[in-house]
Amino acid sequence: MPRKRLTREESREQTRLRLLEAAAVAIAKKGLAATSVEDIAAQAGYTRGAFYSNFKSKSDLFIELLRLDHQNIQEDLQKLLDADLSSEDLQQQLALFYAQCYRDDNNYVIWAEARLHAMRDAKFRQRMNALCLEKRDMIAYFIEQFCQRLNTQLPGPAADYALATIALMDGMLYFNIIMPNELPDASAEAVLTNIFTRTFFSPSP
Amino acid sequence: MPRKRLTREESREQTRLRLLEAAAVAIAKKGLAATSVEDIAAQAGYTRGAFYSNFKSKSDLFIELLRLDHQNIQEDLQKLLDADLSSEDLQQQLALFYAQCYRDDNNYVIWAEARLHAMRDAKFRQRMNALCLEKRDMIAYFIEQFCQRLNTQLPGPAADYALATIALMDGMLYFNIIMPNELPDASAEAVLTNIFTRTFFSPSP
DNA sequence: GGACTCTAATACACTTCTGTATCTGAATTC
DNA sequence: GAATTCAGATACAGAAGTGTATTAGAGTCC
Repeated sequence: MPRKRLTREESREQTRLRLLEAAAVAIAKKGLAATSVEDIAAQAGYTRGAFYSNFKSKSDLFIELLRLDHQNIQEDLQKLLDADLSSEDLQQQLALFYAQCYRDDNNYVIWAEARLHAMRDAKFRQRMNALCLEKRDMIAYFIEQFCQRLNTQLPGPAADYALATIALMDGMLYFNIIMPNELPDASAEAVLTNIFTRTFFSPSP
Repeated sequence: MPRKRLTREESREQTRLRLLEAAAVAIAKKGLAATSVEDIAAQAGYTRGAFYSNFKSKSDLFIELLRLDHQNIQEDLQKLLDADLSSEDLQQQLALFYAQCYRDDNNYVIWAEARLHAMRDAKFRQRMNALCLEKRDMIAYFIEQFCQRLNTQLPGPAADYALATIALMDGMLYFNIIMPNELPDASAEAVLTNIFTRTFFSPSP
């Protein structure tokens, strides 16, 4: 089969995507700071010339990378929300949400890098917080819907519990990745489900 | 007052500690990878010569840094355990534990760097996991004691819930640091207390 | 107080990265 | 199909870091 001859625009877009994908791999492997522009370009099968003609800087590419991934996560979440699941499924889905979003191992690392980067760079922090708050609000809506169905009442603002949910899932995922023997998937899931159930479901003590 | 004249040993130890302290500051500010040996030495008021005569490598110093900090955290935890507090205080103390441990702003960042480093370096990961498991077990004991006093039963292994506790606290602390307006201290504390209470206190649903 | 020893400074040789400036060949246009 | 335009390669000058080898100077010992 003859390889399709690409237009300039298509070719450029392909290069761009390859660079982004390569950056994700390289950054996950070596870290943002330790990954040189050269590494990224080489990993993608180009030279630095290609990089600089597609991105202003490494930082520029990194933000783009996060933006795209965040978009995917949001879309996945939206699908869950739209699916109009039963209560049990809803809970299940929330508990499994991260495992789904981060199905690509690189992604967890990328976001961990981003969190650190955000602590140091104020401009980056602003953008990053905006993304996080979007996610928080979506999960807050999730939680509200959940409580409403079960006819229970949260002891505080859903937004706060959404942050706690993200925090908990992120941290558990870390342990699950770093010491899978100590915290196998099943244990992690059981703990998450239990904490969610007891927090969002049980009446105020 | 005349400055005490140090023996060689004392002087060396002082240099070592200054380098460690300087490394904590520099690494928290710029990140592990972006911090050069020169940065650390300069921050401490020495040159690279002093560094290499005290540590084998940057990695070597970093592990030492974590080891020392972990030791402090463990000691603080032990004090809490030994204090024989009332149930209410026990819960309160657990919820505030991290804020106390990480009273120095740098420490959170240092450990975040360590978590990332652990994902990439197998040898480092082993050491790091050992430290984390020590902490987990201590918190598990904490939780068990708590449940025993309140005469409630955990729905699963305390060790798993200890990991969840660490995960939750770490993540909440992150949000608290990165977006203090969205998650002020009081909110974070309220959420943590609520989740703990409902998870460790309420009877099985 | 002179010889010895150890800490930390300095010098050095080497590697790696950055960003820009220039060039080349393929795509597009007429 | 020649002129042009643009993506990406290549060349270059400079900055910064690494680890080792050597040196200076202060601490220690007799």
